[in-house]
Amino acid sequence: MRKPSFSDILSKYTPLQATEHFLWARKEDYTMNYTQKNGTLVLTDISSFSLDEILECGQSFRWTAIESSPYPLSYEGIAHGKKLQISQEGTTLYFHDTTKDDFEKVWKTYFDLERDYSAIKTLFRTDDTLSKAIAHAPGIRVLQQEPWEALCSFIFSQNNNIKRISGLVQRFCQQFGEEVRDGEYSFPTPERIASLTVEDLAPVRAGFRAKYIIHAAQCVASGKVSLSLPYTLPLPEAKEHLMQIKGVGPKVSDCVLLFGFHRLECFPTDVWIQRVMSTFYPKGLPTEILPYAGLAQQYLFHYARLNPELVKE
DNA sequence: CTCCAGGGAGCTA
DNA sequence: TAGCTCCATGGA
Repeated sequence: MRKPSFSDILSKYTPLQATEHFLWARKEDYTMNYTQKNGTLVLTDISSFSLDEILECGQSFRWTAIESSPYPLSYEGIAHGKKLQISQEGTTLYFHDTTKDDFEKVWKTYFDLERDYSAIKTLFRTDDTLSKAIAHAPGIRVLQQEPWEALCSFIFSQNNNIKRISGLVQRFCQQFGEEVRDGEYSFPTPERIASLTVEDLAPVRAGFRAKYIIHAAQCVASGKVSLSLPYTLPLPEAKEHLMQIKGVGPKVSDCVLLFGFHRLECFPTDVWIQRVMSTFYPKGLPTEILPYAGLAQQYLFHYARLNPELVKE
């Protein structure tokens, strides 16, 4: 029997019920076909996926575009201690010099390839504002980064801009990470950073954020803050748990939960999202959106940034 | 020169 | 609880 599409589900249930069906169903029959040519792993028919939107939207700060690539979109970066060059042409993805094992264990999850974003967008389009927002960046996905990296990245992010955050993270890795390959460094471990002083961190030029990074490392290294519990704790408790760290407030905590622990129900609220909410959702987001509020946040954030005249101050 | 950048700590009332 | 200032750095 054919599995019902999300639209079928939506026609029979309330949106919230449909979302729950969808959440339950997503692992059922979503298969991926890939081939390998000369060490390059090729993945076809990937929809709702745009490398530039995913890697430059301010959720990760370690990917750089390769301008000289023959592909329309090409990036290189390191995640989970592994270096990757990835390219995209239309709905085809190219993972260069990638083994099947690395793809299955790291990249398939990192790029959230098992989730059916098209189905989620069908649900989101029942809302008028989200429908417009999606049109501005339909290829956004939420990466599954490492919690510790996300924690540091978003401590660096406070009162800062994306370009400078990228610079801070890059210098942080060069100074204190392990060299994976010539000129490429892994993300520094909490243990390494925990033993440093703010003077040691001076080359990173993180300013007042240096002391927060060290405190975060000490909390993690000592076990005071767990990087496992937030995967499963109820959201408010997970948020409070991370906010034990100096420099981690409500916004940073939400970002770490969303981008590091892949808690997709988490909804980081900054000034832009505040404007979106007061303009379009004075009574809050529609209930059926809430299980994926974090993804909705990504669409809405970029919608507001690209169209500042549409939202109230 | 001033202003601001995907905030948060520390203080005040 | 809400409101305020300061916090390093660097680009516009």
